Amino acid sequence: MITVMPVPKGTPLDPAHTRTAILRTATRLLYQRGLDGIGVAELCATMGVSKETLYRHFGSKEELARAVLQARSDRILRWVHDAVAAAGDDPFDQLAAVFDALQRWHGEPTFRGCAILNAATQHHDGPARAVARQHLDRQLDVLIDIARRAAVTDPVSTAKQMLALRTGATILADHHGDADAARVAKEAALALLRTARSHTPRRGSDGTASTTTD
Amino acid sequence: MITVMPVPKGTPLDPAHTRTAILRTATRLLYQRGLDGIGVAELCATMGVSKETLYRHFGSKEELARAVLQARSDRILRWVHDAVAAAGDDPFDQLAAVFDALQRWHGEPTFRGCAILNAATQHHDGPARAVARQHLDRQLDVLIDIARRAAVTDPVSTAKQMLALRTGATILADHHGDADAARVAKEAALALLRTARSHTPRRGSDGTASTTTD
DNA sequence: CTGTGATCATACCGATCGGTTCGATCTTCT
DNA sequence: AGAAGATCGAACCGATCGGTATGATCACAG
Repeated sequence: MITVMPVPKGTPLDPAHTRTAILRTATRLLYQRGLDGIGVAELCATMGVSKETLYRHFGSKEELARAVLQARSDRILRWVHDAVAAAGDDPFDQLAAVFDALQRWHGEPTFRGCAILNAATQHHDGPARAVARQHLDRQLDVLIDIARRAAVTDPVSTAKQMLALRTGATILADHHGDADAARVAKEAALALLRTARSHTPRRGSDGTASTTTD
Repeated sequence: MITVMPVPKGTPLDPAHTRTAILRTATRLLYQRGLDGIGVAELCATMGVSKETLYRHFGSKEELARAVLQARSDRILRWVHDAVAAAGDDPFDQLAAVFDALQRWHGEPTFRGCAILNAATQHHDGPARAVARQHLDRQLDVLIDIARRAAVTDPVSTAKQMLALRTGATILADHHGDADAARVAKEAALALLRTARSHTPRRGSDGTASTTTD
């Protein structure tokens, strides 16, 4: 309603500006309403763009959604990296920072779960699934790095546990209305990282990672 | 394919039999294809039932889905109760049994994630959301009971951590293709239950009081 | 035997969807 | 000035959707 007036009929403006403007609005609406919850017509009307323009920049609604999710995954990765970097060198502080950021996100009024996993769930086949897989892979890498520098026995397994806690907390915050999910998950993750160092129930430790700080 | 012949035109058969037959087929198809992935027409064709019959037993597709999900939640609750009961009296064995059952489920070729959470994600508003909330509540109760009998300091928080691990493992098994998710989650849950007993509420590190009896 | 009601197959309805096309308009480059 | 191209608004398309209506068929209770 408050949108169009500065662009009356034909306005090339910036070649890339239109694309990013479309992406920004699509990111918000596809997240709030779901992939099938909003049609291309309403999408275009809200962003003040004609269908033809949208279909020239992105070939289809699916491709638009894919681009939106990929950009979101990139942004989240940057976000987590920054939060980790800002937490100093201690892997425990870094892990706490990841879950603190999670809790802050869960508290936002527009929170509706993870957009990427939601999309992959809505269209169980299709582009969103691949984006989700890559997204989880990259988030796991961050946690593996933290676990490795905490000198745990099995960094990959420990990181998987922390990723399960992180993902589960987001699900619980969304579908269970549990605002504390990230906080209790943080305590669990820290406890796991603590016990995974000394406690060694399994053999075959690779001895490589060790003795950085502490 | 193997459609029916024993029911040519009009056949009351059993009043409740038709309803449960519809529920059984709808459970399978709505799970495999998603709520919006299959239409009422194909649904009826597959189950060998006319639209009119379906709409007399269930007033709408949404109500059908709600009934399907409610029945599934009940069945899962029974299933988990049985697994716990069969594991004896030790809460650690009971917790392990829950995650072992989870891992067996993840290994099934038809596994597509949790049908209830999937549905609640697909239609973020609507009946599925309420079913999901109740479902998580009841699953949490099971874990609270286990944590309580393990004499942990804060059974509710510990149970929430285990529920996050359980839910997150299912997400990872589905979207990350991680067949071991339930196994590593089980070890994390057992470790948490172990450390949550002796470990008294932490001093200093986090000022926020617990009081999480929600 | 007769009526009641469950069922089937099919056709139909209005709405919505993703996507295309068209003519007009405006900017920018040559 | 003129060509090129981006954009708009709106009409249009075929398909699909959830849901309803119809008329005939069968089982079963009275």
